[in-house]
Amino acid sequence: MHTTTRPHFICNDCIFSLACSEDENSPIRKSTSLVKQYRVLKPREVLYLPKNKFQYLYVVQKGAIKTYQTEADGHELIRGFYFAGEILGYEAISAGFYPFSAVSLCETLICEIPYSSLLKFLQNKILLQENILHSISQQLNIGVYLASSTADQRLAAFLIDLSTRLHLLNTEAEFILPMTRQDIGNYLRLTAETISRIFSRFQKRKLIKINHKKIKFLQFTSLQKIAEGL
Amino acid sequence: MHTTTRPHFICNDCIFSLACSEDENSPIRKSTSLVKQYRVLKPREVLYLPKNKFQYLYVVQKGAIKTYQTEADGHELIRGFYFAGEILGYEAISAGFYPFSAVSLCETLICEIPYSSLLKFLQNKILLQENILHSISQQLNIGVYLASSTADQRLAAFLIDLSTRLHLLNTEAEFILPMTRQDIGNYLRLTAETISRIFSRFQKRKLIKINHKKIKFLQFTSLQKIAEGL
DNA sequence: CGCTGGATTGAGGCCGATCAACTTCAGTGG
DNA sequence: CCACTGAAGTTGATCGGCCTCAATCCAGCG
Repeated sequence: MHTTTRPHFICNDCIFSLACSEDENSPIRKSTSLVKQYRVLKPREVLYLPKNKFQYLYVVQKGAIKTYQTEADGHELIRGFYFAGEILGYEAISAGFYPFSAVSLCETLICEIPYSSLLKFLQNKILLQENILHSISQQLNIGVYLASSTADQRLAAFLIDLSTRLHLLNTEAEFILPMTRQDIGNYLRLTAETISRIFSRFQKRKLIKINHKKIKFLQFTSLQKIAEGL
Repeated sequence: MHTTTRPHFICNDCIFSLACSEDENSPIRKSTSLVKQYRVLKPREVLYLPKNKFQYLYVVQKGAIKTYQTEADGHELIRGFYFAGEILGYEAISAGFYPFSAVSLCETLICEIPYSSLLKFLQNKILLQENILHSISQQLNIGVYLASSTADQRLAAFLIDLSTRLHLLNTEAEFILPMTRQDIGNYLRLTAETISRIFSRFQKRKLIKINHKKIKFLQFTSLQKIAEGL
């Protein structure tokens, strides 16, 4: 499970860097670092399942992860997508177990943060305390656009949200949708067909260019207006 | 704004009790207690508005509060309801200001927790740290049932959720809906008419007894089945 | 090469929104 | 006390957006 090389591009902004030595070879790191283990996940590899004992928070270093729960009718309800630099697992703190499943969408690299060690480490680290509260607070505001009334609004808002979270160089850059139409639909509470239809409609209106998983914004501001319901 | 009497029924379970002396008359309390101020809100009194500077977390001692944001089209989108013992304001930690409005639904009593004092107080209080993380984590799992597909499912799940959060003595007890049909609709992403119709339908099926704001469960388990989509 | 899962496109149906009329209730002032 | 008022709630008729079901297309891959 260990990787020999350690990625750095995310670490600079990571709230746990205060507890995680930057120097891979430092002897100090081995004893004090919060992050003892990295994991590489192949596409569609399970990170955790519902009712699994909560032990770790995870930081996505590279790749993408979806969390979801399976409804009584077998329908898959997506709770969230997590990309490079984002943290998952907070929902499990209160219950003591993960309330749903987490699966990688593509090859993904993650750091494991043992929660019990983190709690011990937290004492006296007022800055880290603040940063963690800040970070969880952010997650309370995720996906507000799920409440948007029309399907066009929700999908436009989703695309804009994605584009910011995938660290694009600019808003006109082409990027890859790591998830399927079905995943998007399960997240936005729409069907895959509806997602497909709206993509086609957006393309006809020259708002985006889309070809399977490759997507590119042509009129970012128009999309924003749609997202806002104007 | 101060009240002379101090309520106790909530305090025993309050995560901030560690930082909040139980004894109203103790001289210690005045200097060390986190909670310096209580506030009584009349019905429909504003607690905070969007963009207001974030200074306090609030604990509801008695009554009910709704948080909401107003969409571009003027539609009021309800983010959450908060009842006795529940905490609101966490969403503001990351932004530094409250991202939406909070208004009381009926006469309501709240405690103000100054966030900056709380942060200072947190140091070395590992139990309090844990409790707060636990408490925010819970809020990440609120309102999952908003994703339920049908209107009947969402409303049934909402009623069940309400009944647990209002501290009813038993599941057959009659209780008061503190919010309007419109509020419920704005929370569940349905119209007030739809809420009214479903209430009528549930009543015809003898699942509930409802008369304006007074409601009573007649077949709790049937409601649970509806909520689960069975 | 054919297989398989994902994506696209079309036809038809249903659930919840919209619009509108009416009732009930709480609050106010004569 | 009752009349008046406006907000909240109920109920009905109609409409439209999204779902369902189905056929076809396409890319990736053994």
